[in-house]
Formats: sequence, structure tokens, C-alpha cells
Amino acid sequence: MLKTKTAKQARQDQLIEIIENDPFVTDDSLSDQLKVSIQTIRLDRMMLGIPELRTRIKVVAKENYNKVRTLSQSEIVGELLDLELNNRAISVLDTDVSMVFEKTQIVKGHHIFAMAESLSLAVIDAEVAITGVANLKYNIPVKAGEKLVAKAKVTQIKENEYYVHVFINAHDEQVFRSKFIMKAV
Amino acid sequence: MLKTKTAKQARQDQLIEIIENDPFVTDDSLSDQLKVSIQTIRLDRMMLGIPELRTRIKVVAKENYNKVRTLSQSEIVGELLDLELNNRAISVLDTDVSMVFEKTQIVKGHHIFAMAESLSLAVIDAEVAITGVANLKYNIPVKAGEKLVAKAKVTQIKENEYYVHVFINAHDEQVFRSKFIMKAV
DNA sequence: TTAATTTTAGTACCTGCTACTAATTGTAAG
DNA sequence: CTTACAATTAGTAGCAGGTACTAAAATTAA
Repeated sequence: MLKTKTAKQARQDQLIEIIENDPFVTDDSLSDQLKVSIQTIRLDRMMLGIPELRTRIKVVAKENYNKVRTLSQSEIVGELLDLELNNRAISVLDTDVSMVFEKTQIVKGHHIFAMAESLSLAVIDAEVAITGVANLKYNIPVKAGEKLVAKAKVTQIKENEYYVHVFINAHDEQVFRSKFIMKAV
Repeated sequence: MLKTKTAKQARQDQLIEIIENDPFVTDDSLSDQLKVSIQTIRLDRMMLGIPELRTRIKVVAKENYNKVRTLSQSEIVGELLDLELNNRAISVLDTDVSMVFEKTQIVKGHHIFAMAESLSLAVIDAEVAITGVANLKYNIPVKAGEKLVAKAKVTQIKENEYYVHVFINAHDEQVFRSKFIMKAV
């Protein structure tokens, strides 16, 4: 009864591997690949709690569908908390491990920049604006998990040019500050 | 024949919108929402070349199944073409519609910034470095589809501080230039 | 009123299953 | 050797969400 157990387990291990590598595989194909009947495949899936093909596809689809949407929707990086057009705005952003350099666990600069830039765009009362000039200073490296609070302040408006200062804090310490000149188009 | 055409077209327009907003909707649900029979929904889908639910889900799933990794892998934004440590480096980046503002089709500033910053990190011969200060100038808005070429040049090294200039061109026109002070840690 | 378009109805069949019953094969222990 | 039990295979009914097709009914335009 030892040899049989091993055979079964080995098959189920293979089954898991095949499905992980290709969630789009049918029971029929699995039955071919593992040289057992389709019923055995189904018993194995049940035992392992692996859902059927259509459900697997749906899971993959929904996971990524939401990711893509939130990514493309986020014209504002972070969440806008307060906005007074042409004056000031506040947003927050929760940092996570997807934003860091592997080596250092420090949040990549462009995420912080994106937060600042998008807030400075939001605070401007213009249909469309682009970034013209930016001066940035990173004071303290930000670690994954820290909550960032960005405050934007419009300091000057000259025709179609908007001068905006953005300060970003993590627990009351300033980690970043910047000046932007935005141009309305 | 004008009123009917409009009714049909209006329904098909709605149908397209509903499915675009939620590809996971069944014909049955569409039939409910649009107050027509399921056969009409199916005729409409055929006419419009919209595949059935299961096919739509599969497409969404497959499209994104591969994408996830390439995104998280890219520590260098763009492709590194040439590198001479502590001296100079060149990278290219193909822009696409996922990088633009919907309204204007202009590439978001932080993508260009990310390209410049990551190249300036790459050119430095240090285990770990962080961005200290950056001065940016966006000369010309970049449109989706344009190929960006970034050139980095190390101009000065002071103890643990590296001064790097990065210029980004799109078909021989300078669209962006920047100065970074990177700090080795 | 006639002809054409649009919509609805209904049937057979498809894929990739679940849920279930039952038979067969293997295997090891008494 | 046979009894007991696990493992495998076989087969059927039913389901979701369709396709493909035929045909009738309703609407509308000419």
C-alpha cells in the first residue's frame, strides 16, 4: 500500500504543477497527459480543492481585470482627500512592497514623484495641463508600508503657468519636497 | 424606417457600452437590462462581432496572464542599450496608450521621470543608491507610440554623491532633460 | 395592403463540467 | 487463498451559457 500511495501523490503533484503552469488546461487534456481516466482527474481535483477550468479562467480574468482598471483609472496617484482649486490639495498614498527596490526595500522615487505630480495637476483649475519644470528633493528614503501624505499649494499663477509646491510627509516627517511649474494647454 | 433604425442602433450602442464596462455579463442579464429577448441580444452580438461570455473571459484572462511579471520585473524602465559605469548609459522606451492621460493622449510625466531616474541609478557604480535631488524640464509633450531614447552622463562624483545629467529624445528632438544628485548608501 | 425588417420563439446540439451510482482492478493483510 | 478496502474506471443525468438553425409574429416603410 506504499507504492500505490506514492503513485497517487506523485500524480497529484504533477497535476498541481501542470495547472499552475497553465490554468487553461481541460480535464480531458490532463487525462491525456497523466495517462489516467477523466474520472480520476476529477477525483484528484476535488481532493485538492482545485476548481474547474471555467472557474479558474474567471479567477485569472477578474484578478487582472481589476488590476488593470485601477491602474489606468488612477490618474491621481493616491487618494484625494481635500481640494480647493487653484489653492491647495491633500492626498494620501499607502506604499507597499510592489513599489520598492528588492535590494533595499526603499520605495522607488518615481512613485513619490507620481504622487506629487498628479496632485499638482489636480489642484490646477485647467482642462488640461502638462508638467513644465520640476525641482525635487528626497529628504528621507521611504520604506514599504509607510503612509504618505502629500500637500500641494499653488503659490503663483502667471497666465497659463501655475507654480505649485508639493510636500510629502510620512508620520510627520518630511520625506520629499518639490516645486512644479505646470502649463495649461 | 428611421425610428426603428435608431432604436436598434441605440440598443446596440448600449450593449457595447455594457459589455465594455463589464465583460462578465451574460446574454440573459443583457436581455433583462435592455428589455429585449435573448435572441435579439444574440443577433446583436453577432452583428457587432462580439463573442460570447466565455470567450470574452478567456481573452481577458489570457491577455493579462503574462503581463503581470514583466511589469514588476522592470527595475530599469526601458531597455538598457549601453552602459559605461560612472560615465554614461543609454536606454530606450517604447511608449504606449497605457501611459497616457485619456484626455490629451500625452504620456504622463512620471513615466518619463521613471525612465530618467532608473537610468541614472543604473549608471552609478554603487551597490545601492537613492535619489537625493532632481531638476526636471519637460520641453515637448510626448505622445503615445513615440520611442524615447535616454542618455545619461555622470558629470561629477563627490564622495558618495553622484551628479548625473539625463536627456531624453524622441526622434532627435529633446523632450526632457534633468539633473540628478544620487546618493550611495 | 404588401413587402421588408425586426423581434421573438423554439429546438437540437456543443463544451466542460458537477453529482451521483456502480462496476472493476489492485493490493495487502489475515 | 480470500476477504477487505482503497483506487480507478465507467456511465448517466443534469447544468450553464452558449451556437446554429428554422420559423412565426410583430413592426414599419413604401
